Amino acid sequence: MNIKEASEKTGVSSAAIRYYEKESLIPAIDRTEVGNRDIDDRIIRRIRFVTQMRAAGMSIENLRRYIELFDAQEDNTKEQKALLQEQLAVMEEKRDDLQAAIDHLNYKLNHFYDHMETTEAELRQLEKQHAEKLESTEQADDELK
Amino acid sequence: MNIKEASEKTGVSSAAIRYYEKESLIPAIDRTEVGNRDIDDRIIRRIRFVTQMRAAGMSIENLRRYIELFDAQEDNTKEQKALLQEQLAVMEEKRDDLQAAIDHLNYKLNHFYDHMETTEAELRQLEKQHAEKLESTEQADDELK
DNA sequence: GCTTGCCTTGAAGTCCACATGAAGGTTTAA
DNA sequence: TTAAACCTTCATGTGGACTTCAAGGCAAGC
Repeated sequence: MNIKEASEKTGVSSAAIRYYEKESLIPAIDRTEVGNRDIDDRIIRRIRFVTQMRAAGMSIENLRRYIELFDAQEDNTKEQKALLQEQLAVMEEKRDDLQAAIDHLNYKLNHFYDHMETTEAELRQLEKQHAEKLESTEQADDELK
Repeated sequence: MNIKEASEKTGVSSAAIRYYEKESLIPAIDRTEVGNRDIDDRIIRRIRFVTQMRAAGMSIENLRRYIELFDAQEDNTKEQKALLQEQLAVMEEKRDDLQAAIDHLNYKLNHFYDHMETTEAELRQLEKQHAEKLESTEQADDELK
C-alpha cells in the first residue's frame, strides 16, 4: 500500500510517517521500482505502536532509544527492562496526576449549582455544601476562589 | 513573598509564573510599592492548580478558557458545566490511552526473558509463553518483530 | 500532450510553552 | 560606593514534533 493509504489506515499523516521513518521509530520502509514507499502490515503495526506510546506522552527520543534497544541483536534485555521500567514509572505518575485532576474536576462538577436546571439532588448537595462551609477548614476545592 | 520564594515553593520557574499571570491562568498579582510581585497563598494555590492541570495534559488555552469562565461574575454555570464535562471527557480518554500503554509495556516487561538474572517465575513465564506460541494467533505484542 | 493525482527529497515554517537576554530599578552588606 | 542579589518589562531564542513548501518524477485518463 502507498503512504496515503497507510495514512488513512492509521490516522497518521504522510509527513509524520516519513518523519517517523527518518527518526527510526519505524523500520526502513521498502520501496517500489520508482522509489515510492510500499507499506505492509508490519509497518502499520509499528506506526500504531508509535501512536499509542506518543499518545501516552512518550517522547520521540525515548521511543527511539527503546526501539533501538529492542531491535538490536545483542543481548541487552537488562537495559531494555530498565528503560521500560523507567518509562513505566513516568507513565504511571502521569496517569495518577491525570486521575487526581479528573477527581478534582468531578468534585467541582458535583458541587455546582446550576440555576437553570436545578435538580433535587443538586439542591441537596447545595445544602450539604452550605453546612460544610460552617465547619470549614476544607481545602480540596479552594484554589479557585 | 517574592517571586523567587514562590518559585521555590511551587517548583515553577519565575519566568513561568510571570507567563501564567500574563496568560491569565492565575489572577493579577499584587505589587509592592516598587512594583515587585507580592505573592500570597491564594496565588500559590492557583499556581499549584495550574501545575496539576498542566501535568495532566491540559493546554494553556483550555485552562485559560476554563478559568475565565470560573472567575466570571455572570451566571454561566451552564457553560462552565459543559466546558468542565468536555474537559473531563478529554482527560478520561487520555487516562485510558495512558493505561492502555502502561498495560502494553507491563505485558512486555512480564514476558521478558532476562538472561542475566533468570528467576523461577520468569522461567515459568517463558514456558507458558512458549506454549502459547504453539496455539498462537496472539497479536498483542507483535508490533516489534 | 496536458492535466490530475499520486509520489519523492530537502529545506523552511509553525505552534506551544516556556527560557533567556538586555537594560534598568531597589535594597542589603562590605 | 560599589557589588551582589533580588526585582521589573519587553523582545528574542529554543526544542520538540511535526507541517508546509518548493521542485520535480511517474502513471493514468482525456
